[in-house]
Amino acid sequence: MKTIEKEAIPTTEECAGSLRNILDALYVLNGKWKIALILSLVQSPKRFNEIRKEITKISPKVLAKELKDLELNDFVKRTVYLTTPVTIIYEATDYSLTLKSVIRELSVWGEQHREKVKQSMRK
Amino acid sequence: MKTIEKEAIPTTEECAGSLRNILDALYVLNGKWKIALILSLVQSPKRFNEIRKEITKISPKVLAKELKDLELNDFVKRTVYLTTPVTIIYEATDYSLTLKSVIRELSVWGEQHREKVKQSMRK
DNA sequence: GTAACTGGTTTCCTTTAGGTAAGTACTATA
DNA sequence: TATAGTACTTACCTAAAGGAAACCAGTTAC
Repeated sequence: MKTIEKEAIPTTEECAGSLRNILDALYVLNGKWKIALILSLVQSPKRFNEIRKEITKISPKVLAKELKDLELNDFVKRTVYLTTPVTIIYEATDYSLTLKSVIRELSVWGEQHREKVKQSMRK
Repeated sequence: MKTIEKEAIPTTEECAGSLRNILDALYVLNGKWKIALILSLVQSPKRFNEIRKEITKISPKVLAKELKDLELNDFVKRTVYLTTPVTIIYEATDYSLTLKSVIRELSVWGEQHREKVKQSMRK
């Protein structure tokens, strides 16, 4: 028999403070594209049209807006190189790496949830 | 000097499969009320108007819709008791407890992000 | 001169989330 | 008879997200 950490149901006190935190976190990650963009730029810095090529369904309007949002929240750094024509590089900041645990847990849970949904479809 | 787990930047392979997982997870948690409702019902089972009393700003229309969504995703169980008038109890399922890690990470990250935003406001 | 490349912006439109207020069906109580 | 409580539903409205298509400014290559 394994010794298991006590997996108690969270207490009211534990929950009380955390809802605001959670809503704050979801607020900055909201929208259809933010996490896709962060994951893409964590892989490698990219230019505007390189991102469009990778994330084909995003429109330039929405991409520009999302990149501005991400820059404001310090997830992405925008650097202008005065070549001709100008080169603008977007790259993930170190701060965006603090999302690693969040992203991992969301990914793990999302995967097992999809498996579960598939199972219940078969019945 | 502490020995630290290797904190490598996630590889392309690690990211490739996870975006879909993450979007699936965020899809079932989306909206303004879902996590608040789950946290409330994890504390204790409740009736419709008890939830309204706790989460005062939610309208009956939206509450009914959110509870249906949560029931469909197996986060919440709805039980009808044929008293007069009928009593309907909503309670969190065991499955909703699988969200514990996700909720903890979102809360931890959200809290430190708010602290960071506060700091940068002072400058 | 004109086409093409850069990194966007502008305009217009549709979809969706969510809010407000009122209504509904049933029963019990005064 | 009327009011109140239960658990919702319905109709209508607003705001915001996002999509499609066109446009723009600057420079260089043909």
